[in-house]
Amino acid sequence: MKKDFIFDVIKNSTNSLTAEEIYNDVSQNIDVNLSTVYRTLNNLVDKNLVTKVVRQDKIAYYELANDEHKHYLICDKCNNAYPTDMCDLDKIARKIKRETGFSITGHTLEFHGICPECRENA
Amino acid sequence: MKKDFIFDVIKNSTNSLTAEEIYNDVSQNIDVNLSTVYRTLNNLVDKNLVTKVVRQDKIAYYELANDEHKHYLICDKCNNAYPTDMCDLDKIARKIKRETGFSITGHTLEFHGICPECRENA
DNA sequence: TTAGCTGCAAAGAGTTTGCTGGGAG
DNA sequence: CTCCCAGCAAACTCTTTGCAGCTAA
Repeated sequence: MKKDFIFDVIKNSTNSLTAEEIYNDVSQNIDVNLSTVYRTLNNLVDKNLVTKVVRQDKIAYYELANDEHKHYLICDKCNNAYPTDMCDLDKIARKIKRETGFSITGHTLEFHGICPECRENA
Repeated sequence: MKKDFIFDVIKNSTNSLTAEEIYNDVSQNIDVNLSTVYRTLNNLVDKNLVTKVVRQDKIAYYELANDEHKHYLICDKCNNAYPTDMCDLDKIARKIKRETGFSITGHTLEFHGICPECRENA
């Protein structure tokens, strides 16, 4: 089952990956079609095994759906994403719920800026 | 100049709009091409007059680039976006800068959940 | 056998681009 | 006269879908 190969790539990665990156990675070991990757990914997302987040570049990034709550610092120059676990949003979410009646199920947060390396190279 | 009509629509709107919504709105008054809308929008974004944010639906939303800092509560059912000005992120951004050397230039935040109306209709 | 995986090719949506003609200064 | 603006159609990218064949239980 190719699903296992795809899921393994995600499990073994420390960052979030695009469908294409996963495809390239899996392709080193077995033959697989891009459609299969997308289909499998959607499957895993439906089963809550994998999380999908669309970033400002309009590309979907996939990562293991664990309980760690992290967000990314994305460099506007090199486009690398650096995870951070800083997130104070739970209390904001509670406040929103209290004040608007909106029940928050999740949130997406992206920080943009220039990473130290890119700043040095400038 | 059609740019003025497009910019006016954005200025007169209280929410963020998609290119298509802007196109439809402008079309009620003058003839305009979708490409022109996109081109003008990119132009306005480059000049920092308009802000563009890509949401989880992969669609770009445009709004006036004023200094108000707001984010949206997006209903997973009706997909309506409700602005909120709650945002504690500046101190998080400062902390990130201090601890990682990443210079933050901006951030994107989306809350997802179910709005009160949709909850009632369920 | 039944159900779920796959590959392939085509479609789809949102957005961009090249080319050309037209209007403003 | 220049140059920017606009329209049109085609191209592009990421992703989805239909169909048919295959694989596993």
